[in-house]
Amino acid sequence: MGTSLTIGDFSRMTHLSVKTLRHYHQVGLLEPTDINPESGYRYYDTDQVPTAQVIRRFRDLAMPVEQVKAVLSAPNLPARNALIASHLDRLESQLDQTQSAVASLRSLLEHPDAPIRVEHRATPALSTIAIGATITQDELGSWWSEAFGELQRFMDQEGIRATGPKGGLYRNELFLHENGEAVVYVPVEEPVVPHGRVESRVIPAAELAIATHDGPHGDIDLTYGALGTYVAEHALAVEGPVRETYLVSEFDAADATGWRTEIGWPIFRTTSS
Amino acid sequence: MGTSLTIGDFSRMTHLSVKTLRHYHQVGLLEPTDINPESGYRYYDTDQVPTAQVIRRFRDLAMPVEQVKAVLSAPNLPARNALIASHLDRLESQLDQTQSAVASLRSLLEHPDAPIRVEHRATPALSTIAIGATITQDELGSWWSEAFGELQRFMDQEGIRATGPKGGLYRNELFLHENGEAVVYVPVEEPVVPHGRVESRVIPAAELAIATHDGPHGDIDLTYGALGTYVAEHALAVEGPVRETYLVSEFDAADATGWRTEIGWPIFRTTSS
DNA sequence: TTGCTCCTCACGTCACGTGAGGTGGC
DNA sequence: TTGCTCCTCACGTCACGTGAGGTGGC
Repeated sequence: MGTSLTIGDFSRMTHLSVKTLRHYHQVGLLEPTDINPESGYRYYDTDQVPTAQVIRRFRDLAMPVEQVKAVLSAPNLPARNALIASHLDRLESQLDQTQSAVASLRSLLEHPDAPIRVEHRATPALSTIAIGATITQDELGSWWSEAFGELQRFMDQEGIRATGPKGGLYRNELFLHENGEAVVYVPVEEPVVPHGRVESRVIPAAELAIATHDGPHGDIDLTYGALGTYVAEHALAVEGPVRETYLVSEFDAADATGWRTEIGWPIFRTTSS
Repeated sequence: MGTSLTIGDFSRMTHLSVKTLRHYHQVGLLEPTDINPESGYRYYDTDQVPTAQVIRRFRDLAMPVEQVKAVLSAPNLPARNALIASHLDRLESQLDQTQSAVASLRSLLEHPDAPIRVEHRATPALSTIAIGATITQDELGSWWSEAFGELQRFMDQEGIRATGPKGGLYRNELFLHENGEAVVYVPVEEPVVPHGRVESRVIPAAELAIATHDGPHGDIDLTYGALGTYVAEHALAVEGPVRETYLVSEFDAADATGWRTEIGWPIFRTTSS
């Protein structure tokens, strides 16, 4: 036991504002050791200073209050470290995203209207092994990596070989309502027995307007925009999921600038390209 | 003029959600080119795709909507670039802060209770040149640098020499209500004629409990906490601003790890140290 | 005793997301 | 014609900040 402090003294010692301390009391993140039942005055203990400082550090790192609570009440050190590490990972990937947003903003401002090459193509039906799920746009990135990882492990185990580049189907709702169906697939010779999330799936034939996106996916919306503009102005869009074909992806090249992604927008063929 | 699009099509092309587009309409950030007065349907134009993409980039970089508006409506390129540059500067300093928060969190978790050395000292009144202002905690960092910059320029012009290390006085309210009086000063031999914000000021004598904080100011709250705890447990705190004395600061050493700051907490002297 | 410290509502902020409940267009 | 797309409220979220209006303690 240390010494009792008013909220103001405690605020000065921790550089947490009085409003913040009251808020932390209300949400149960940091409770005063004592409360005068008549006046409602909160009293803190000098022993709580280190806890308050740790809380401030986590909040400076934008860790949500609920997760800070979880860290503080972790039953043991490994559990606590895991929570912290996962937050630092999130921070790092956020940082990566910020950096690529800066790069892509710079290139957008430097050469505003990069021309786009669009090809019309009739793709035949494709025999594949696939994993599908209904997800949100936020989850897409990590879900995508995991799903392709699982497909790859399945193929390694069964000794199956891909007969073409990986691909994915994304329903419009994924972008519209932030929640929609996504499918990733690898073309294979023969149907397989389902295993875990992996199943056989025939990707239907389609008429597509196709553009190629070079580089990381942080600015794939640029290609989507250009392709969508092209389709709106030169072709007849039809319902159906957008297709992505991963000619070169994170599984082929560590350097993201080398990635190549074909984007296929379903159309009703009016002219031959 | 391009081609008219429904909000859903436009959403797919820009990867901005429909809800987001409606929100941007409401706040006047991105207005549809056309609205059906009966149905209320919004129609966008393919020409607006690049603008939407730029907006998305800025929002990805956490630029407030109002500022994005300002960028888009900037009268000329230099004005626009200045707005962008200032935002990137903010981003960068935020990044620095995050990095130092990570470092300080790590050290907090590694050696939790660094012992602290506290000294009781009676400081005499000090003749100084000073700049004072009522500011918020957020502004403190930049105000501090500017104010000392101005003091330094004044001294250079007038050929005045410092007779001791720089210092500052910070009223409790600065931490309590996020808004309070701050004074920074440089000890000098003689009073001077006021000039701009610079004025002569006598820093009153005081009894202080003093601890030294080593390194950058990102974790100065640790020393505040330890010193505050010490005072609460071993001495009698009295009203009055906290004092900081900058033995080594950003004006003396580029490497922040070498900085030394004395923190003086006003006390009523009960024992001799 | 003054005035500073502390209290509790209630509401505001920011940038959307989440339904509910309903209409319009191909 | 079905069902998908679009609409407008109204409210929720997150982590506090901002007053208003009032009381308590040295």
